[in-house]
Amino acid sequence: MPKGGVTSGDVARLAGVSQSAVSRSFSDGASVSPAMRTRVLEAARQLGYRPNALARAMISGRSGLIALLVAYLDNHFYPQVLELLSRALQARGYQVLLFMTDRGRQDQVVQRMLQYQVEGIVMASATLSSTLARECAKTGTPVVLFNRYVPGLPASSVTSDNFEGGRAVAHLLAGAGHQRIAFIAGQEDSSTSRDREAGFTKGLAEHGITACARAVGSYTREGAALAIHTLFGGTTHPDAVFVANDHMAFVAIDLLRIQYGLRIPEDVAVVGYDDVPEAAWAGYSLTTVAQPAEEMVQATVTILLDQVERREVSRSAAVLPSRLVIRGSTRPAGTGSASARTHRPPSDATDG
Amino acid sequence: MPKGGVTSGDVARLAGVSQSAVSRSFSDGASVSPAMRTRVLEAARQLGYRPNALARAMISGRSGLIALLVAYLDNHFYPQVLELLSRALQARGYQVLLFMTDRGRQDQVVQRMLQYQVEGIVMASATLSSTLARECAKTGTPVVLFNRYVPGLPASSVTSDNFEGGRAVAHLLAGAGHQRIAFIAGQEDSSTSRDREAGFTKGLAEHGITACARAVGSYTREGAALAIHTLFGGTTHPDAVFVANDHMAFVAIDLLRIQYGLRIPEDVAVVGYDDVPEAAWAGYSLTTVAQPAEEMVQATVTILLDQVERREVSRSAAVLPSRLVIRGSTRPAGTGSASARTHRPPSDATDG
DNA sequence: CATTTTTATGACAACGTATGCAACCAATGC
DNA sequence: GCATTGGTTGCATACGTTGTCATAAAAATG
Repeated sequence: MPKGGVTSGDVARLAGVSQSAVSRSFSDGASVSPAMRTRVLEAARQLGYRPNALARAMISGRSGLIALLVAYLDNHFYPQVLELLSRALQARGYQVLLFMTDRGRQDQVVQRMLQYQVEGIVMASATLSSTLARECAKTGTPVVLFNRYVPGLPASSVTSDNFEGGRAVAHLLAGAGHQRIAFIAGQEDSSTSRDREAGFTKGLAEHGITACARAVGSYTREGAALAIHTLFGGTTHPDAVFVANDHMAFVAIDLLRIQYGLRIPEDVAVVGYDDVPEAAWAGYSLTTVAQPAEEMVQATVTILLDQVERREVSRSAAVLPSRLVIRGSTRPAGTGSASARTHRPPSDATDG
Repeated sequence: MPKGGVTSGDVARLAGVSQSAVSRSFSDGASVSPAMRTRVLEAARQLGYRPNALARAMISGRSGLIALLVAYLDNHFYPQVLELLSRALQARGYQVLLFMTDRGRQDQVVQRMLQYQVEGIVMASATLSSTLARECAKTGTPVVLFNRYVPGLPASSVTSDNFEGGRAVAHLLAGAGHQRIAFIAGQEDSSTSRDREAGFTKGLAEHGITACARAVGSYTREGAALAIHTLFGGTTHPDAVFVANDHMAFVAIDLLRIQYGLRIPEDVAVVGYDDVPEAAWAGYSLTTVAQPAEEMVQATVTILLDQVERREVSRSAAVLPSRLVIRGSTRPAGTGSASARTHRPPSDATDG
């Protein structure tokens, strides 16, 4: 038993052929006779030979590694994406090198990725700094920003239509007769939150109204709780809230129900964004805008691997349609009776 | 601008030193004078040199890669573990190579992992086949089974004390006066489900009772729904259910509330297992057994890297204490009034 | 000051594979 | 029958790094 690695040389010796022949027998399109190949494969089987992917990568310049950079997995949208993306890349013969980043320490992480000669990078995390993006481009490593968009960068991006999604929410809420509609933003510097808000504002404007209030939740549970207290702590409160993602919307619903004694959707309508699995759970039944995770992943893989295989980085932006999913946290359209609802203290929750 | 890669040779040429000197300047404990090092580092900075981790891995025999095998990420316990584990390994200088496996197709996946010369493997997925485990051991690659245990395998394992956890649930439910206590199992072949059930049965026996019914949910939402219908479809239903994990417990609560009109915990107590973040959400407030995710990850890293760095595979099993977390889905102890509760049709839900 | 010890550096081999090139063989065409 | 072709095979080299070894220089010791 060799101390660690059976090499192609060992197989060659056993099969009585050259090392080149072994290499060729394991690469797909190579010029090998069927007789040779079976002979080599048999010898390889006997020895338990496994080609060394690292050596292969070094000589061929193709590591088969794709780096995936994620900031956090609390928001269940990302695990979902992670799973889909990983499966899709595996199916196409690539492996996922996973990196978790803390906000800020991205430089080191990107350096590490490049050291491992990754062939492509998917960033599902906070925005890539422009110097970093340029550095990747310089090494010829294509980058796809997933679910985020940064204008002047040498990187592709895949998003859903956050603007239209926000607009659809505005139409839904305004159409149901809500008068006092608030917005809870995500991270202020994220394109998702900005676009959702812009579309939302535009949609409200099309109904001749504006949002009555706005708070920032930063896509965290703590931030969302704070935002809710800001919006509902006073004497007058909104009768509908559009929350920039589901993750925060769940916090909103919990707080509104428990701490403010409000019913959903009778007293307050709540709309989220993402359509994570929990949104469909009966405990929340959250109206939300679905991001087409499968399609977004598919687009990511297509765009990224096209660049990888053509060995040229380019800049493309895919925007996939989003879809409003109406559930129980909003009233059906036309149920407009929310006109004179003001100045009701949190504890009082009597009307329907 | 070189076509792709700046090599240590390029740096050496610019700095007017040997290539060895460059290598040494980048490895930590090497014998280099400060003057040499700064000179090399400056040249490297100018050229944008980044050591090639693959070449380094090949010659040193240390890839710095740890394979992580996961079957699914629906159950939020796993994303949580994934994040913790990834951060912990990154902090110690290792990178995570992620693999998603479909039940059954594990052979190919393990082959791919070994091809990439991973130094260690963490399996948070369905049980590793014994031939596969033996193959890993043969190549000298240590394996840690996370949250699962298989007796005769040459692999380490890290679990929480599922038996004690199940036993604690039994005491809680029996102590609260429940008479008709049911169990919903996970995957029958998983050690977690088996151990939880065994402890649960033992705990009930200590109170002189046995579970009134049992169904299998296989750790899936669909399975859980089916199990609930099996247990509650008849004329007599349990007054408490221990569900083998939180993921299924949420389905149970939703169905019991909506479809069976039962109140939780007044009509039925529900207990889960894992203490995923959602269990603390107000919409569910699920009593559950917490698995110490941080400690389990810490143990995994310690056990695995010890073997990696000592270059010898061994067999150790860490069992970490679990902790009962009592929330709103169970009645406080001593509230025993569940004696004569039988034969109530699902629609009727009047008592308190 | 001579000698030993320590430190720093460069030359060179090695890791395990892919690939261009030349050699070879069989088969085909005239 | 001979030249030409197309397909197989082996040889030698390259990928970018680390580690071993010998040597030169510097420092420490008597």
